[in-house]
Amino acid sequence: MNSTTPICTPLGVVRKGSWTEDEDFLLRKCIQKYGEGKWHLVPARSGLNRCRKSCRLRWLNYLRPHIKRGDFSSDETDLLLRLHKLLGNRWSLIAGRLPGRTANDVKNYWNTHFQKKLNTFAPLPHRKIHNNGRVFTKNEIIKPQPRNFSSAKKNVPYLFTNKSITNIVDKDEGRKEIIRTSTSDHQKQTSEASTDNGYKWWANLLKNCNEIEEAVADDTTPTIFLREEKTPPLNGGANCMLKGQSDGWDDFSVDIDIWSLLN
DNA sequence: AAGAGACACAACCGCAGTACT
DNA sequence: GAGTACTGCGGTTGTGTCTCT
Repeated sequence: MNSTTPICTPLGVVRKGSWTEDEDFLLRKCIQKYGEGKWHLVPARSGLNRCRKSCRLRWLNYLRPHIKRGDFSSDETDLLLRLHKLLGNRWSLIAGRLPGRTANDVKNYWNTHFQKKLNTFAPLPHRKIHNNGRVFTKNEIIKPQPRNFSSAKKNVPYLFTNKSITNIVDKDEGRKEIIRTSTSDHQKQTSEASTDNGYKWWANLLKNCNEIEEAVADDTTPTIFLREEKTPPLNGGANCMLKGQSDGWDDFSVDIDIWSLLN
């Protein structure tokens, strides 16, 4: 890559390559004034000769407050390994659980520290993992459906975009029941159920994990717990953040015991 | 000291999903 | 419903720095 070669676009010449301190200052000032989002307006507002993508990336990966730099702690590494096992290359989701770490950080760290090792020790296909008497098959990555929280849906915090929504609801004190609804039905429900607190998000996250349905279908296996999180969540997940809200996960004051799925 | 290779990180690119017209 | 614009994500690449020989 020629780090400073400008490219020509219909809008003119856009600078590429490393950011200067002046550019950082302009971008930071712009975000402070107008807030995050509307990235297509940022170059004009800030006076930067950069494309919107470049501005967004610079802010998210470098300029945002509370970004942690430096080595990953052993706890973070452990968490990263576990989450990657669960989620695969869903870097933004993983980063959402690592305070102060960006998706790019996580991705870079993974690629430099673990990718080669994994290639060296290629996993056996369909390897079974035992966890508290339950058997998991390795490499079955849970893939949550994409979510989007547009400004038009500010009152529908947990709108899922997949056609079939899986809800887990409490029934008869602790018994769980899975309910599938259409997206439109779900919109109605979520707009009414403002106390949802993220149960559905996690239920959706784990939708493809057969363990949930097995556990719920089989009353004798109370394995999946959806519990209120007493301690603050690990991080603000930017990709789950509603526009105008603070930092994402603090609005998701509920977590589930995904750790029971790990190890 | 110098060159080669490895590593770490920043940044770019292409694509998919969603919103808007 | 179609076309376009915007956003966000993951994969990939470029470059500076460090380490080894």
